[in-house]
Amino acid sequence: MIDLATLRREREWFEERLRSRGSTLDLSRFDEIDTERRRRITEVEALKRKRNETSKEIGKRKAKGEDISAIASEMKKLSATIKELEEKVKELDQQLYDFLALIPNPPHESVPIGEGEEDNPVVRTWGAPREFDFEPKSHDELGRSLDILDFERASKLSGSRFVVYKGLGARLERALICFMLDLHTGKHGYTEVLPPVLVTSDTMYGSGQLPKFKDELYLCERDGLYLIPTAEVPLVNLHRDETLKEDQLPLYYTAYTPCFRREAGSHGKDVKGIIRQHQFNKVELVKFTTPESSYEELEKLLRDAEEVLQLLELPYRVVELCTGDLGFSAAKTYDIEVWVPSQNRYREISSCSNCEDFQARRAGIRYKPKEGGKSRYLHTLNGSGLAVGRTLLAILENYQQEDGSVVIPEALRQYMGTDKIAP
RNA sequence: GGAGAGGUGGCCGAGCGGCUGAAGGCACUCGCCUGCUAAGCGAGGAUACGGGAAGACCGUAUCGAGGGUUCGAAUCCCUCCCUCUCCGCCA
Repeated sequence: MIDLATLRREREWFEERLRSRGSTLDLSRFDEIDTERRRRITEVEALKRKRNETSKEIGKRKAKGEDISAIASEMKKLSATIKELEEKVKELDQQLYDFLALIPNPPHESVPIGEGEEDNPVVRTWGAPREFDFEPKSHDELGRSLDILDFERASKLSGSRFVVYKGLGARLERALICFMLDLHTGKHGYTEVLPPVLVTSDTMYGSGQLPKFKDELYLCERDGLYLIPTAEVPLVNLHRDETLKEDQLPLYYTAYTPCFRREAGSHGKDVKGIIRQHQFNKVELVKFTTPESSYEELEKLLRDAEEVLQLLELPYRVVELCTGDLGFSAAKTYDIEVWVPSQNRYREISSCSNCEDFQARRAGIRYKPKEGGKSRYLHTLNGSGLAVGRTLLAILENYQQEDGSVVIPEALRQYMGTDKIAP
């Protein structure tokens, strides 16, 4: 959510920034609602003032035993008028909110201008794709031949875009989760959280999934609960409607959760293998910081996520999302992309964003500055650390041997209890 | 799911139709004071929105949420949500 006062004050800047994202929002509509709303508020508040004053007057007169029937019936009319006007104001409030809720976060000045994925500059590349002296198989082929991924039975259970992990496949997924959590809690100073995966609509609004991305979410209608598409949702909302103290900041949280996405708009995309699933596991990183330190913290968060791939010795690169490719709530985003041999390209495995105060404003998360004064909205950051299924996929493909077996990366062996998965 | 109790400011806790934005206490902030790891005295204070050059000032709203009754509601009525206790069910 962007700030109403700032939008009024810095109209041009907003329009320019939003245009850079490719947003085609018509702000003249905003002006209409805003002006009308303010007019009505002034109007109704003047009447309420009168009502309050008269009410007190009636109380006094009644105490003296005077007749109040005339003035009371006049008040009745006044109250009716107020009620009507209030309804109008309420309606305008809703319209204004609906409008603001659909405005994306304006990109940070440092974000490169561009229209889409192809305009994202590469920030750095780590490791080199392995040269295979045989034809590398895809992870789903490997998964089948090693009997660790079962797509057929998954579709029997749940339909398309689900997978059953089996044997050392399940073990590998679990090993990765433990490995990532241990790294982030042990070395990077994050607090581990195991949150609910079913949350209310308020929670979804708080982190920006609603109202815009309703179609992407699974909803349990009878209870009004949504399945989270990422642990970012419960983690960011952990401090919803709270005012923290500055010396509590920064807060670092990490959580492993399954994530649920309907993938409504991606029919036909990534249909093979486990790249794009309705349910997948992810270890998420979330930070609450002061506005002054959030960009520094973003770089650190990115490094924390990168370190997972470095320790697993998987080649990757970091790209910076251009204005046109930025997500709704983010002011700046880096994607980490891991090398996928069967596709001969890098694929997203993590997305690290600074949302600045966009989510904090929606969710009402503030902090009290050390030097005193008014509380301010803090900044929220989030990043995958990492998407577990995609990491597993990258391991299968990058570590495959000519005989069809897969070597377990050094860092995972203590979790796996074996150094390879053989057919 | 059944029965009961309850949700008031940062916290505790009064209020049960007008004089209550809300007693009192604690915590907090600022002065004063006491020469000592504490106490005393005085003062202050919430958030959002609207008007406004203004963090001045004025107004409106906010006592779990939403409706209703009333000239007027923290106070009365209805619905919902949440917490606690007991029972039932259950990993």
